[in-house]
Amino acid sequence: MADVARLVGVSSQTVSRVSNGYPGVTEETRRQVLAAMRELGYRPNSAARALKRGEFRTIGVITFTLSTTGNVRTLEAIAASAAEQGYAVTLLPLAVPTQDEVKGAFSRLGELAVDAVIVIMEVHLLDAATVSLPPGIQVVVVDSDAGDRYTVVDTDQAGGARDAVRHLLDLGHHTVWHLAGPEDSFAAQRRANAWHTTLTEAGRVPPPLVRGDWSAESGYRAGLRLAEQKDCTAVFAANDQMALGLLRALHERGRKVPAEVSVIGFDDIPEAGSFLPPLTTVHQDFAEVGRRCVEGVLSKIRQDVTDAEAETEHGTTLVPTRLVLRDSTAAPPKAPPPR
Amino acid sequence: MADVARLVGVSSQTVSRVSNGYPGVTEETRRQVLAAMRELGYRPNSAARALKRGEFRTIGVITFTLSTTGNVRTLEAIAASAAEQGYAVTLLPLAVPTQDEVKGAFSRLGELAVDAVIVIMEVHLLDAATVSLPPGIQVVVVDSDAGDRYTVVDTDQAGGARDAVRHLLDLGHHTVWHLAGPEDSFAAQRRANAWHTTLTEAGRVPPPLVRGDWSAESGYRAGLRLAEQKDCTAVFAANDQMALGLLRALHERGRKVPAEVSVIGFDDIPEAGSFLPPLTTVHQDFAEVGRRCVEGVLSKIRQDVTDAEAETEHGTTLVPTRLVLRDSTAAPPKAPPPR
DNA sequence: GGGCATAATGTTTACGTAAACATCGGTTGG
DNA sequence: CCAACCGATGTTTACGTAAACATTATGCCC
Repeated sequence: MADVARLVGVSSQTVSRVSNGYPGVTEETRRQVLAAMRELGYRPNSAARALKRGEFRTIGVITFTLSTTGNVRTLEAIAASAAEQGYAVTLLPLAVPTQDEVKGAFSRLGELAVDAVIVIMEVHLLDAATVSLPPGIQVVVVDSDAGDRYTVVDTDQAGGARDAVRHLLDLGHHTVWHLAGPEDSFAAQRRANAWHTTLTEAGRVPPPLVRGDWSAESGYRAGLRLAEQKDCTAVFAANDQMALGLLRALHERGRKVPAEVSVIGFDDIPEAGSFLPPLTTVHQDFAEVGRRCVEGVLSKIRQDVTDAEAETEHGTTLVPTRLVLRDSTAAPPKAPPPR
Repeated sequence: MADVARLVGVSSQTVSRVSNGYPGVTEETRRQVLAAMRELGYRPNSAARALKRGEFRTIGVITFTLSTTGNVRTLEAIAASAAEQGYAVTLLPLAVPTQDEVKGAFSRLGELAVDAVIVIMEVHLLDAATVSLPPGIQVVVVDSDAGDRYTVVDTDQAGGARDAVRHLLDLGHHTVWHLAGPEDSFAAQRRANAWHTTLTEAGRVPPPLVRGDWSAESGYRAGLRLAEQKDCTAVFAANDQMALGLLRALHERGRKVPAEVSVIGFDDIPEAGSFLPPLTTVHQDFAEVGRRCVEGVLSKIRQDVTDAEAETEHGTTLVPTRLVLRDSTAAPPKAPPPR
């Protein structure tokens, strides 16, 4: 910066002003400074900037795994939104999803160059641990019901599940089985609850819940068992991968989809339309979730600047889902068996 | 830091020494300082650290999309390796894969808090653009053949493709069709070349190349065409998603896999084992690719520190693949049709 | 016992930037 | 015509840390 100033014959403060687009600089001077910056290849030093400004313009994203579609798509959307706002995104991966790890990550956060954090993870892990967030770091959580303690943004899990179950009931199915995700996932829990509620409200008896772990393989194993249930004509899988495994198991056991059994998924991964048969599923708007996360976190930062100690209001933002009809659901083969 | 020093009654320099684990501090003093740091909730300010030290301990990752398995898995591995080395990872997503975007990203790099960059992208985009990297920022590229200009780490695309083709030939197929990825992907190009070479070397005539765009949907479209080719008994798809679409198309057209047509994929995505039928594919070791990237970039940084102007030696590191045999490949139905 | 390493700690300074305040020349209104 | 004012620019200072150098105390050797 000093070099640029010297070359033009102005003070470094003027260079700073140009560099930050402040007013109060002659057009002529500005042009000269910009030219000098180009000539000397000047780049502002972000460390010094951060030090001076007290902010990094960076959002940290804590997540356990990038192997689930949802996390990745959300992350991608977050990165895009953040970039739009002039913020960078730093990844804070956790080796294992234990409370200790989460705790460690949160305490490391203090020394990390981050203004805010978005946690893509069920907060269970946060709860028990005596996690104290470094002050001044704002948080938004995805996949949680902790709307009273944190700001939460999430897909409307319940709404999506309800739509899925209703769709199957509307087709004439007597009841709907559910292939749920792992117990420690809040999203899985929420989908399962909504499934149960929707059935009950419709006066149907929910069959026993079958549990998977999100993986296609677990869906396959569950599917082998479900194929034996001759009264099972409709299954709502908590994600598309498990639905994929389910389809494979049903196919192996000679149960036609959708003629004999209807299957519906959740997520609408890009491949869902290429399954055998193309999968009817609940589309999640990850892009919107990401956008809202960034929005939430940035508004908190800005608010924090203005009214210093105002207790930020928490709450939950739900992003609606959309049912995507393909070929894996149809009316049941015959009158449902008597109870 | 000053507060901590005051509380203990030492100078801030001593606190700094404790904070950085330097020797020359009495055990007693160290204990007191650590206690004071805990009490006051002291966290070193990373901006000031970065400013003083001249490094951010952060690696930037430039990638166009997180929608391909490979990119995501590589990114995940990079983040993990980096964390192990005490480095953070900052994501630099590109809105669109144009040269202008890439150029923009690279120039922004200069003001970004990043010591090195890993580019997960075909370098074509870099080539034509008069991209000048900010000096002092080291680069490692994935998915490229620019080993002479950049340090490149990649999966052994050619080796994997060769193994895939040989496997099919060994099963007795007369020749192997290829469903390639998009032209602008170096990985796709490399796999296609190896496919062609392997066939030619085996004295076989390569059928016309069919092109997709990595998506399952494009695989499906290609599959509809391939299903018409009655002499097509074996297809090597350049990735698993396209293989998935291919399977669906073949199934719809009544072509049994693997009885009539063998299909092999590339990547070994987690779902591959749950396809119908479970997909034989070429496994990529993304974790290793990520690890090598970080290794490469960090060794450059360290080298750069020691011998200032030494021209870093470029080169290409190839990570081997592994053929995973499942149920989508088998011997051809009959003697291959005469040429 | 005096000189002299050595270990422990303190003091000064600089990293690059930008806010706060200071200066200077020119314009405007009474 | 002068004072108040304004816009353009310069000067000083502080952000939090750590390297370099300075100081003090301790003990050891001849």
